[in-house]
Amino acid sequence: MEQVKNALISKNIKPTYQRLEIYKYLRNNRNHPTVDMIYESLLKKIPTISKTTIYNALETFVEKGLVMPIVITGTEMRYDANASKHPHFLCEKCGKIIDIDLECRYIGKMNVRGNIINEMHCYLRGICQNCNNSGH
Amino acid sequence: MEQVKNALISKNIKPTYQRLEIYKYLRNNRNHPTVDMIYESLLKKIPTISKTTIYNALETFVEKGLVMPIVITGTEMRYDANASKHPHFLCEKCGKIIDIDLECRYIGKMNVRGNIINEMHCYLRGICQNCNNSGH
DNA sequence: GTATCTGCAAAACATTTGCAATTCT
DNA sequence: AGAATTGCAAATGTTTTGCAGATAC
Repeated sequence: MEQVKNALISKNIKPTYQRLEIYKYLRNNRNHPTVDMIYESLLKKIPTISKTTIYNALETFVEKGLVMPIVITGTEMRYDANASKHPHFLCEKCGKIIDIDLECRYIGKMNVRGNIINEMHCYLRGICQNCNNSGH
Repeated sequence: MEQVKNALISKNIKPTYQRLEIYKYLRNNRNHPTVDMIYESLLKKIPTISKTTIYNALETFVEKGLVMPIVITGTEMRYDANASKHPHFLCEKCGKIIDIDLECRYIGKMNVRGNIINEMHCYLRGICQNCNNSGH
């Protein structure tokens, strides 16, 4: 509880009620939610919350490095309370996105033909453990 | 010319006039275009073409494995006539997306805690050679 | 002639913007 | 009071859908 509040304060983000609830959702639901998923869930607790507020809060969180935006499906953004670099895994069957414990590397240098590489993003596709087991 | 047509036929895609032009555009412009970029360019040659047709054609191309959809920005899809796996580089300054000659690997196995990995996608971010040179 | 493909118009989503009301200090 | 935040309503941008007419085999 206090931990969540301090996480915001330590990143210089004013801990308003809405921001705390949004961040708490992200910490408790490690499902890389869309804005809509967050919205639908918070509506139960905060019936007056608006999507604009969620967009605003997430923008702030990303700017301050508290939250990592992730792009996999192409049509919608997803967000991860784990802001450190790590790869994601998309299940091609159920569409779920999970964290995966792998190290991704590129073989080469920081400078490729004059292009300076700052960071690498990677995600993996396949069949998740759950879908794989229910398949037989 | 015939090559373009045969590329479609060999993937079991009927080579209509519009599809040929869309695929030709992708072959000639290796800039990972958006639907809108393809549309605006083809309008000059085919004033009656519609975005729906471009969406339809690209969907077919992707299904048949002729074209690779790429997801980097999160707001729009981009397409690449090179359907073989290779990483992309996004310039954080000019927004250009280019192919980059690097090998990406993950350190680990095909099966991570029951999740079966089929493929890996990766992209890199940084400053492109062009922006880097014009900077000083 | 029957399947498929094209393209218009409208709908469906995701996101952004303008702004007035609210909240916090 | 003053600055930041919230949330409504409208606008924007991308993609999807329904469907009638055109095209191809």
